[in-house]
Amino acid sequence: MTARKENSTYTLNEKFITDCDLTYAANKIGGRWKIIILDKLGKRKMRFNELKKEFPYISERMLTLQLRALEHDELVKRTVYAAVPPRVEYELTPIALEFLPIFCQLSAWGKKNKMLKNNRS
Amino acid sequence: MTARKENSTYTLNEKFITDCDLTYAANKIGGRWKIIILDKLGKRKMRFNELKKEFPYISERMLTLQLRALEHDELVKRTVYAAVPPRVEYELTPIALEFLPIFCQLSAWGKKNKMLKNNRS
DNA sequence: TGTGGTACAAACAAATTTGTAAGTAATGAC
DNA sequence: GTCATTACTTACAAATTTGTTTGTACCACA
Repeated sequence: MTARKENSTYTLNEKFITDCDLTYAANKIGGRWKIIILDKLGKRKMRFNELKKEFPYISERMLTLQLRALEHDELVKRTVYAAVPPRVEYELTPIALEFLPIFCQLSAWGKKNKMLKNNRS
Repeated sequence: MTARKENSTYTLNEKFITDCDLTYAANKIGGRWKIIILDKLGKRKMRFNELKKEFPYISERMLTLQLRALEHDELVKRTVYAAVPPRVEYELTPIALEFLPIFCQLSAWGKKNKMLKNNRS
């Protein structure tokens, strides 16, 4: 299972990080894609290929990995419809919905400070 | 320098990510350490070694890198006092202060959902 | 002369994250 | 019988992030 982690500082730091409420939460939505996937799914449930189109250059592998991780953390619910061709829908769970107002504020910060930065250049 | 990036998908995705207000903001506080460093500095200004003590296993290199990145993004202000031994203080900038309420909410989410998870095991 | 403290920097190495390319299964359209 | 479609999986490789170790400048103090 690739369980190669020992008691390295890397792992000790990881523990420290997930002990803290703030970084525990931050880790759930960290990485390049998770936050924006959750944000899209906050608007409506979507199929795999719909999501893929939202992110023009994402690889299928990345999308799958991120969705799996989010599913594992119970932030998205995956529903498979037995059909051909296959049809799978992703939607947010209740605990993921609680992130949405936070995303709004982050987005507002981003908008404001990106503007400020551009006006100085 | 190390400007080795081309027009790979990696870079295209990066552009896509920093175009979005939400992920632009998220990137500023992404990674293992930034968010928690900002959170600590939100309470009071601190010296390098004070910060180091807050994170028992962080390497000095990591702390330096993160502080430099935060300084570059104008989220922390670095003040050097010409003294021997050297004395450097770090504090949040106004735009970083605006993150603090968001951190509170994230932290609340973390606290709540970490509990839920533990109660199921 | 030697040690200690502060805030790093540089060279190197390990670990993780992200991306590439190809392939799969089932079925229905042509 | 070939091709297209959907939602992936697998093996591999590139890029980035994180950590280890050693070293530095400055001066005080013993």
